[in-house]
Amino acid sequence: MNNHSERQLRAIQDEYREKISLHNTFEKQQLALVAGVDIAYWTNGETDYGVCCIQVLDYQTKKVVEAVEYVGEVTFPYIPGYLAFRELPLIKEAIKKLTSAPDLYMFDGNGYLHHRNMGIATHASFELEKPTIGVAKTYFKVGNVDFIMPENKKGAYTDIVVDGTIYGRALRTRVDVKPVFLSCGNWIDLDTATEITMYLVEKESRLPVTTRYADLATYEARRMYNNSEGK
DNA sequence: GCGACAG
DNA sequence: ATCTTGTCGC
Repeated sequence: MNNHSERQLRAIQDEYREKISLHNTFEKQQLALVAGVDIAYWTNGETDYGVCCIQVLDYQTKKVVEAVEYVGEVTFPYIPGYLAFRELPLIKEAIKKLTSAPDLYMFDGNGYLHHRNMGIATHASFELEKPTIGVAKTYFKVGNVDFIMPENKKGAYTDIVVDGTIYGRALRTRVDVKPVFLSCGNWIDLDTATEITMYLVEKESRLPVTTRYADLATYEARRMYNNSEGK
């Protein structure tokens, strides 16, 4: 990617950035459907493919009420800091297949915890027009700030503060697991995002079940498609 | 120039 | 992300 094209991508991020609002636009009591989004990749010859899986859960029962997937070519490369440009095309196609309308989307990756506050969860909120949360499995360092390891207790967290602003949290979702890196996407506050994330974590994973189920679906889907494409 | 680098 | 999906430990 040359400087010219990078400038254009950054301009899009900067435009969205001004509109970020980390306040709830919904009533917690009315949260009915929460979606988990994930993508898996593979290569066939010279072409990169991806499958986006979305799992929609009933927030009260935590049961899956709808699942969709979309397989397509992936043309945009992975560039740290610009993940949304690679993943959003498939995500938007997958969402077109949904018959339900999730109140909130959870992403595998960061949101506000990003050098321009434009991780995929935040970026996606503007194109999906829904509140979002980002949960990343590994730390994406911003402004040379290291995260402080939270206590080894379920629900323990440390804020990730850059220049006096809280960008996200290192959150210990369970005892004896590595923390996840939680950040707001948009139209939600960090405490609410933390509460929802903790509520959705069960015994099987340190990730919320939304993301976990999407991750599993993605794994199966990739196995299917990759095996049935000759060569 | 070197290293780091969500997924 | 992807090479790996059985195996060890609680």
